[in-house]
Amino acid sequence: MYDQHMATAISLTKSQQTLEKLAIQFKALGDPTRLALMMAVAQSSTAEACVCDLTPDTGLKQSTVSHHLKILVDAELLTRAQRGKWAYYQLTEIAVTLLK
Amino acid sequence: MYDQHMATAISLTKSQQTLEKLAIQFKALGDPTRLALMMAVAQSSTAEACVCDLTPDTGLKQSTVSHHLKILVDAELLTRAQRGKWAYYQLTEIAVTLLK
DNA sequence: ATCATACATTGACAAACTTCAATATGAGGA
DNA sequence: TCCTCATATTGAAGTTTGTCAATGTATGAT
Repeated sequence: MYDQHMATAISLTKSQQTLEKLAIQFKALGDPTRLALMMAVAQSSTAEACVCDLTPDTGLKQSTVSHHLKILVDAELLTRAQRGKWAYYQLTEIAVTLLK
Repeated sequence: MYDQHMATAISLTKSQQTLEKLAIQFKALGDPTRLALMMAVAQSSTAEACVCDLTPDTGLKQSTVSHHLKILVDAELLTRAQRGKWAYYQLTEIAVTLLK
């Protein structure tokens, strides 16, 4: 029992910089709308999605969805790729790890 | 590449209830003070800690630390055990999974 | 060149959050 | 019983966040 706890303690050791970035990522995932957006991107048939695809499900305005997507990109949980008029969002590996 | 994305999509499927609870947990971990508290508990030699142990590191007042600990307990990331005058906090399995 | 479409940005406002001071609760010792 | 110590709760102040309306920007079609 005691040893098990010790092992846990050791494996959770992280640098201060890592913790700050991690807090930002957890915070980004800690909003229901943003978590739903992440899942919608993950579940889309091509594993990427544009704002026009994502907006209807949320019941929110396009500008609000854009705002949330920016927070997720800034947290390095999504990548953004512009193709023509559309912006396609995709999960990063960090995101997949955190959500698995 | 395409198949890899499909596999990812499937594994991230979660129920609505799960998502709401998950958002609460991510939100709880998304505050730098609370994430530091979690790490402090994890790293304490007995893998549990009381408020008096945790407060000095944070630079915050005791009432503030109590408040944060309550949020973490409500999110099922910490358990709370009263022993005498002290309250001992410990990581839940959910917390260990999310932080690993 | 003009227009429509897709998305981003700005400004404003209400709600939620973080923190502290003050106070309450509850347990153990004198 | 009275007092002290550890923790929790309440109330208030300042800050941050989520949302929308309005506007800006950039791309592609006519």
